[in-house]
Amino acid sequence: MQVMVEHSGGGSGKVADSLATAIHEHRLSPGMKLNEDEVGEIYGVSRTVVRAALQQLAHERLVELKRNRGAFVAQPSVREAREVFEARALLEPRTARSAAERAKATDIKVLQKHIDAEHAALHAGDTGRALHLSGMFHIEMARIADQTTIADFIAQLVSRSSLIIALYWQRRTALCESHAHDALIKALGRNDPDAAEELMKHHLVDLLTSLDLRDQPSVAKSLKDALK
Amino acid sequence: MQVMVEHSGGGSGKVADSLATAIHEHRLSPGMKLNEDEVGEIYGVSRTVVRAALQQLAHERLVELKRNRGAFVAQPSVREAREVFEARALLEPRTARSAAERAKATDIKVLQKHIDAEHAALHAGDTGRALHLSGMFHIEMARIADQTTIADFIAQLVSRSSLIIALYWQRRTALCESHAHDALIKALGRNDPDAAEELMKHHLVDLLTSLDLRDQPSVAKSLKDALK
DNA sequence: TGCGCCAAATTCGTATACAATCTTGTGGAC
DNA sequence: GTCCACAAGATTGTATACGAATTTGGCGCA
Repeated sequence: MQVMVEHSGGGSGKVADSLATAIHEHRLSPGMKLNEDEVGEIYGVSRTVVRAALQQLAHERLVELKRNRGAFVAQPSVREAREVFEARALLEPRTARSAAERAKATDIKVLQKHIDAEHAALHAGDTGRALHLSGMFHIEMARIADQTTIADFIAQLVSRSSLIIALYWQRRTALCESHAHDALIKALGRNDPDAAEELMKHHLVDLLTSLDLRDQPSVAKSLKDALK
Repeated sequence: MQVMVEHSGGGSGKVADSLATAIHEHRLSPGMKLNEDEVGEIYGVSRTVVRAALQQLAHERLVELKRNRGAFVAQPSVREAREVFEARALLEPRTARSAAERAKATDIKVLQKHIDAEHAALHAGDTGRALHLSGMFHIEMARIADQTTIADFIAQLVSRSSLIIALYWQRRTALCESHAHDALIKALGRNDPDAAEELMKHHLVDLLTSLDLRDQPSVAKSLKDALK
């Protein structure tokens, strides 16, 4: 059944990336089961590489591995949601500051392209892709700050935020706050660290307050929580 | 060849933990090759579980996976070393503050036990184990702060710091700065967040300045770097 | 003697096979 | 009719087998 002709880069990374993107774009919902055979069939690889991909995603907290039960798309608790945004509040404003200090014209161009793509996706009604690109904006900014270690942490937190948004976003909230990104890119363009740090700080607060973090998840974690 | 009788908890985690501890205690040096068959033989498991463990450690940046070449104990660059300590400087002082706000008597007791064990190991001449315990102190403090997400990040940074110390520590530096931990525990004991934050900040600076981060690694990354 | 090419050996990457565990469905006893 | 026990099915955990890539050793040739 396997063809094993392609595979330019290492095998399992592709599967993990594809699954991660699907999660970011909310095409895989929190709690969904990821059957190893099924996933393997879809990508034309054996369970061995699927398992490797699932382990990687588990380390990034995008999927949860339950022993002898299988892999499930993670369902961050309210507690975890708060912690993720507290961590972002600790890391990202300072990172935005550094980015503003170092930003070159080419960096700004890349960021602008992300924003444009985000607007386009939003206009095309593809909110999933828009959200994914919105996250990419944050990651790209961390890259500009030239701190790969912190950038990796932020990338993981942004990933998890995508799940948190899928679970806790109250839909009545306005359009995807892309204005904040516009303002940030302007601050970076004129190399204004103070403004960038402050804007990021408030952007994160806005994001957090657009969530509904009352005690129970809006989508039940277990049937007991949902029905009893 | 396998016995497969034991294995109470999941299989690969044990191997990963054992390897991680060996790295923390400097019994595995940066750059050392981790042959899959060899490791599997040692723990009495197949390459499958060894590979899972190595992947996990690679994600924690304790080992580096080179395609078709194998797994090696990671050798953080000077650049990476600086980044790790910048990240710690961003996360740990605030975490120490939170810990000081929440610390209960039982928490203090646990920390004190860590310090005592550290002193004992140091007295017994087992500097590797002392260093490992010294790292555990930081992780335990993050746990007290009750921020598991940030605690996970700190745990990884402490892990990587162990490798950095193995590579860049200038031996002439004084005894393992355990006085800093004593002062910190006192600040936590009297619930003094300001002092805890400040002490942690300076503790990290002291640690960083006890390293020799001039441009080339003190142990060469490749033979080319060492000899050419 | 020194350089380059080819073959053997080693080691990793992936697929498959089998064992252990959990879930689900069925039948009998109360 | 309900509950419990047990068996069948499904899914994960681990081991092994085989193919691919890299390294190493040796041979021939200049």
